[in-house]
Amino acid sequence: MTITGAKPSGRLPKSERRTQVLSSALEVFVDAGYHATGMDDIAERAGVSKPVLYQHFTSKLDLYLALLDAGIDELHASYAAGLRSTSDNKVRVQRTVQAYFEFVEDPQGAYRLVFESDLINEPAVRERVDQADLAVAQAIAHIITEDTGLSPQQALLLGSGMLGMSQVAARRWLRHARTDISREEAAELIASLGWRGISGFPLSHPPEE
Amino acid sequence: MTITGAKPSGRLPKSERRTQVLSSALEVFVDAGYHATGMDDIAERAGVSKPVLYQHFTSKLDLYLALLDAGIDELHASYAAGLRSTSDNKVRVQRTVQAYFEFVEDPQGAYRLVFESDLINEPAVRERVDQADLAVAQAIAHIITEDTGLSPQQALLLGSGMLGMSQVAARRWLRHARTDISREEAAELIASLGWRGISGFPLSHPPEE
DNA sequence: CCGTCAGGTTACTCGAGAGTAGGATTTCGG
DNA sequence: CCGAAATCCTACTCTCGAGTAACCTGACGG
Repeated sequence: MTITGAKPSGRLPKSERRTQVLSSALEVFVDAGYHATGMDDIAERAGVSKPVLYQHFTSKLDLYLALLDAGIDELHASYAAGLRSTSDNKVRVQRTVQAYFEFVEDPQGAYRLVFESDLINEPAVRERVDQADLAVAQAIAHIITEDTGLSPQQALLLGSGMLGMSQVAARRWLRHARTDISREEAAELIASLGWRGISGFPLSHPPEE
Repeated sequence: MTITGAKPSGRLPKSERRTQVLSSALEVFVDAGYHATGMDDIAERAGVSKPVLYQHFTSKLDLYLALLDAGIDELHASYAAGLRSTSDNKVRVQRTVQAYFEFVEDPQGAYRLVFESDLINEPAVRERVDQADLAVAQAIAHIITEDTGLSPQQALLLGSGMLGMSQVAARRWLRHARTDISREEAAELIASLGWRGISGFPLSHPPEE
């Protein structure tokens, strides 16, 4: 009782406490959003008291941004690995879509901070999310440029379309179709939709009939 | 001066005042989001004083929901007209995508309430947005079902993918590509991506190579 | 044993902002 | 001209929640 460092007890070294606070905060933010959660809620969840939070983070926003960054890094790592792992563009598209589905399925739920943040109007948040989206859209745009004759602007637009497709479909799947369709099948379906769409473009110029 | 009912002056009949308050509120919500705007801001923008707002709406949320509903109705009217106007599924897809681009381009900016609300965690808001998305996804799923051999669940997933594609691409176009690509061209591009994706599916069963 | 310090706590402050009480003023039918 | 109904305003109240001041405590090297 007094010996083992059981989860909800005693003092912790700074770095461990920080990690624990982060994970508690993530839980709360994930299921209530930024505005509806108070620092008190986070403190309570962490089994600690409010000033402790401020020993690790200068403000509520600061704490939130740390989690947002971690979430974005997670997503990036995942899709970047997929892109590096092959040079077959079709497979690359599949892996990118997979990455979104996997990210969304992560039980920690960090995707909610990245895709459904209720703090989008905070410049610091918008900037990060925009930047993250842009990076993915550009990656896809690059693939598109290799396989079609579209201009960079057009390719980027399509890239962001693909991104939106993956993001929204992954979220719908998570909430409404997870029992009917396996993650792999769902991702494969969406990837096909996208890949067929891309490869249908001629090697120069816009569509016409 | 004292005669003409110039915009920023005098008393108004209830119904006109209501409309005016709505439009002022929309302006403010659109460029600051729900949380960052105070009832005082809205009152000021409307050239009126806070209690007046409460003569027309029971709460800030009530006011916001009225605007959200109007926005959703606008979007619905637009894409529904497109669907009714033809039975050619390819054209239907084009018109649906067009509807998103037009909606996003509306200078009033109501799309921000529907696509980028910072009040998503309020159940009343989430419910409406989810419902709106579902309606569109189902409309597209219906088209998909006619043109492929996919199951209803699969079609709905693809439908939400198409929706996400249109939504996200339209937003990127508005903010970053509007000067390079015309609205029509952008929508056409995205519609092609989607339509080629759809029509690439065989008339029964999932993809393989 | 004792100083000291990292780690923690209780109990505040203080500003912001939603919503309201109560009193003015305008307008208009009679 | 007059009263009463509609419209609007000034000036609050009250809650909620971020951030803080000031104090406590257990551990550990000397």
